[in-house]
Amino acid sequence: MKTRDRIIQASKELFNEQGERNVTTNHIASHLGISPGNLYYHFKNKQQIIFDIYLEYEKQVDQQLQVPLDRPLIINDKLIYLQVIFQGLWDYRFLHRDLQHLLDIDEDLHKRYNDFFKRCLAQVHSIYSGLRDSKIIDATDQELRSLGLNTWILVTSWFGFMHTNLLVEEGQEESRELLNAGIYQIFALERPFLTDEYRDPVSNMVFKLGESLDNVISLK
Amino acid sequence: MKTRDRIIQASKELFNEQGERNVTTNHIASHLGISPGNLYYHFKNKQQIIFDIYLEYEKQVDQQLQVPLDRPLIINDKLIYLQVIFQGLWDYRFLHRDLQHLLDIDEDLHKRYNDFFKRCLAQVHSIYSGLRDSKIIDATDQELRSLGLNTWILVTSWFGFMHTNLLVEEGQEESRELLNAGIYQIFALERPFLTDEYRDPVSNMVFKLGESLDNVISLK
DNA sequence: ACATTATTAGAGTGAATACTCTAAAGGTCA
DNA sequence: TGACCTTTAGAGTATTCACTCTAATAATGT
Repeated sequence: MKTRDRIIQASKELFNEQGERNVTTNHIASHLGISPGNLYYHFKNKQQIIFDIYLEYEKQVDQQLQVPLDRPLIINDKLIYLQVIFQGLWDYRFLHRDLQHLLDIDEDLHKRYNDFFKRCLAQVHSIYSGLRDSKIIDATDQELRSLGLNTWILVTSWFGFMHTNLLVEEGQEESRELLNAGIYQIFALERPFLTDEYRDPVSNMVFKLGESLDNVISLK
Repeated sequence: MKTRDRIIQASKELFNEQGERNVTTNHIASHLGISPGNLYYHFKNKQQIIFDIYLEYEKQVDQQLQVPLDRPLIINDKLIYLQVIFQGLWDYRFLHRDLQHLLDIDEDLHKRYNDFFKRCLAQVHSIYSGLRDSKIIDATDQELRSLGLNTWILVTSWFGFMHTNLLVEEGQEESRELLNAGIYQIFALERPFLTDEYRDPVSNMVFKLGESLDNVISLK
């Protein structure tokens, strides 16, 4: 792999594991066994590394939120949307973790992220509209708007919530379960809008996703 | 005012305005016109300042979430809960802004915050139960649990969302309106569970709170 | 008045950190 | 081979920051 790509990948991993604040450019370089000079040959500064990682993420999400044009949405689509989005959220979790700071120090990034947010919100709305067209949910436009916004906030805040409020180590198994719990919480948000024929089947489908959450919250 | 209290107050303000990461102990001292030595006479380190500010916040919220024992809950209680909680969130907004980092560097704070979170969640549940007893909302226990959790996440993430996703300056007027928009979003979460006699009156009551949000999101 | 304690000033320090600079090494193509 | 461009090493630097140390000053009690 090219040095530049190795830097991006290593940075992403280190940022995710330790938080952007705790990872210096020297750390990244020595982690890769290269010199700081080398790193700065490929990137103007730390911000640019972050910016390039962000571009990767943005591109991925833009693809993942596409609505199929050749067929109506089915309920399983919704589950898949959530699964891939949550996976992406996990793979780039440092971005949302330190988002406020990252946007504060980089005006270009802030503007770009803002456009991204609006695009996402529009896509989320399209998805919900599609589900309404398929008679899976029933809601007014206004309800869909606030539902979409709440979904966005919840989704982008989920790992932050997990990390701060649940004393969970970053071991894979428990984290993965709590990722599923995030999906469950989103379904809880939508549940009241499901049409009669879908309410119970969907509830049953996602029921088990929420169990791990109950354990963590009530026991400790 | 005692020097110690002045340090706490100034720190809180500076942290809120600039983020904990961007405010050094030397900044705090020079902002108050005192020496660093003086600051460190009153506080062991920066963490302890943060910890003490947190204690203030925790105490305040614990009081605000009390459920009245001598009377049933009415719908206006819910609005007041949200208003005081959001105001507190604003007054201590740096806490949630940098929460992940603050908890990472201070294990005691993390444990304490965890207990606090569980206490809050229980209180939120009590409030929703009270509203159910008053026939204002209708929902199963499980629905109340996930509703309560979603409320918590939404409330604690609201200012972060505002700051990152809406290009809003910290001028008072617009921020205050968007604080109200946060309240509107919470009501949107609860709306499906309102009983028939409350659904329309409540919707009308909070309708105007959401308008500013529509403007910000759709226009820019 | 005097001893004792609480508070404050302010210079200073060691560690960290983002980034620079120079020169060397490697690759490519005539 | 040799000229030229790309990539890399690694020592170094300027700055920042949390925190320390010593000594001076105020406050308090007897």
